[in-house]
Amino acid sequence: MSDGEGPGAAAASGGAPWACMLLEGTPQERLADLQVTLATRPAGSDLDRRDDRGRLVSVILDGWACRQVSTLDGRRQIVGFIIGADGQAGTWTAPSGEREPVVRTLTACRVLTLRAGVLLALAQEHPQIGARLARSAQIERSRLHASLFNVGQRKARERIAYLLCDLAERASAAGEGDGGFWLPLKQQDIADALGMTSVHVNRVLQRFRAQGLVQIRKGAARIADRAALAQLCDYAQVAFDE
Amino acid sequence: MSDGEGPGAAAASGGAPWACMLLEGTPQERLADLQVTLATRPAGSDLDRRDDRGRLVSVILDGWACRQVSTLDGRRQIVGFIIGADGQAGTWTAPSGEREPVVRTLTACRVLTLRAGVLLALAQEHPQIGARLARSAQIERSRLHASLFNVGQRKARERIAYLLCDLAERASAAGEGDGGFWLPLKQQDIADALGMTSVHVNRVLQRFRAQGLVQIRKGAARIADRAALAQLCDYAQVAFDE
DNA sequence: CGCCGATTTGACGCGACTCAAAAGCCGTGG
DNA sequence: CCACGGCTTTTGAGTCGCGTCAAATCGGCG
Repeated sequence: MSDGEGPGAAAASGGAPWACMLLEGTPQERLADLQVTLATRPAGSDLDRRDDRGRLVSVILDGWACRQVSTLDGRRQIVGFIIGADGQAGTWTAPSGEREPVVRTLTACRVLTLRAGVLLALAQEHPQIGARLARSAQIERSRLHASLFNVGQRKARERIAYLLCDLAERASAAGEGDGGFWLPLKQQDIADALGMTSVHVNRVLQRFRAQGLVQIRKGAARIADRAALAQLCDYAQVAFDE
Repeated sequence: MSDGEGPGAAAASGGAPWACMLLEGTPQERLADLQVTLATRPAGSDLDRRDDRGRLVSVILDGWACRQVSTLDGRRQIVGFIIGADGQAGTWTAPSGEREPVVRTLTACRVLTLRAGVLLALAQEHPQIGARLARSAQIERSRLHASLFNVGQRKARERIAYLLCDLAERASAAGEGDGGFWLPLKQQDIADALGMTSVHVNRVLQRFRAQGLVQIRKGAARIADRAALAQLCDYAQVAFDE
């Protein structure tokens, strides 16, 4: 989203989740000992951030999820998408009583859960893991800045174009290489991520299709005219400096 | 912004900047040795993030500043305000080539600058400093989430109300205790932080004044009817959980 | 087949942007 | 002391993007 080096670089940096390092670098019996759990959650479920014994950290191994903040009156803001196998963790917990957005699965997800304390210990044991965590935090912060710019400064059409470019880059880095990729979002999700109505998202997407910019059907998408889409929103053109 | 415990808690947690810990805990000659610099920057200047010798980290000791992302066509998004003496650092640097928002002063600021490497070393030497840095990062992330929600989900009037509540809480925690506080923002700054036009900011503020909610004049503000303002935007009512 | 959620489509209205110009507020210099 | 640019804040009029409300169509799925 913010490192504009293209799919290749993204694949190199984010492709192999640090969770794999953890799984491979640690003997099986040790994992059981540490109470590391691997489960499959259905779409639309919220990941727990703590259980009776303390804080938990989750890692999405595959599938899509999002972080979201919502209010009682039904408003929902998605503050970030999590694409399995891109190395991001779920809760990456706050030490004090900070209120955190919920992580909600958008598709079925294989998710690894471990205790916050255990993760800390592992991070100290394997400095690479710690580094990965730090880097994940950086990337996420960068994405937040980009999202805020997107929602605050661009208008509907540009916002969607940007989101599509961004997701395309991330998703295709973690998957197939042709222009097409796996996009399991409802229009309502896109709307909630971009601060607009699903009705309006629909209309914009329709226009994009009519113009031959994208093809979206049933959870899969394909950027037909990437250049045009990127140009529409100045993708990777944001001057973060000055 | 996100820890809804009121001014008291904010004062306790963020009031004493970790930079003071650094300044007090380290002998003078050592500081010089580490190339720690203390300078006063005028309003409207961007803080350097690196010099010829490497990455820099800045700490705003007093005054106001903001982090902003801007494009060549003049659009600007303020992604966060920095209020001197609330313990936040300036650049809090990214390890890799991530593009970062600029920190720009909004008033004259006393700013402490040190090398990223030196800060790292200090953090290891004084674990309290490391903890403070981690906590700062957390708070900032939390604020980003809240801002994204604010810009994405609320409408103009609510956005401004929220921003005012938030800034009032932060600013008065670091300053005077009566309802009034130091608010050196141009309407254009507020607009750029909230993703709206300065014209519209003006109109909304005008309405607020007419309704007796706030008083703003020449860099100083006073929340006249805090309850009403808070209720207008559900301040501290956001259900971060579910 | 019938239900339910997601996508579409249409009509309508308001909020917020745009364009433009006036008015207030300095600091500066004649 | 007042005139003079350069900001910022105000104010007005006109417009359009996007939200709102509502109903129809399209698919899956039991």
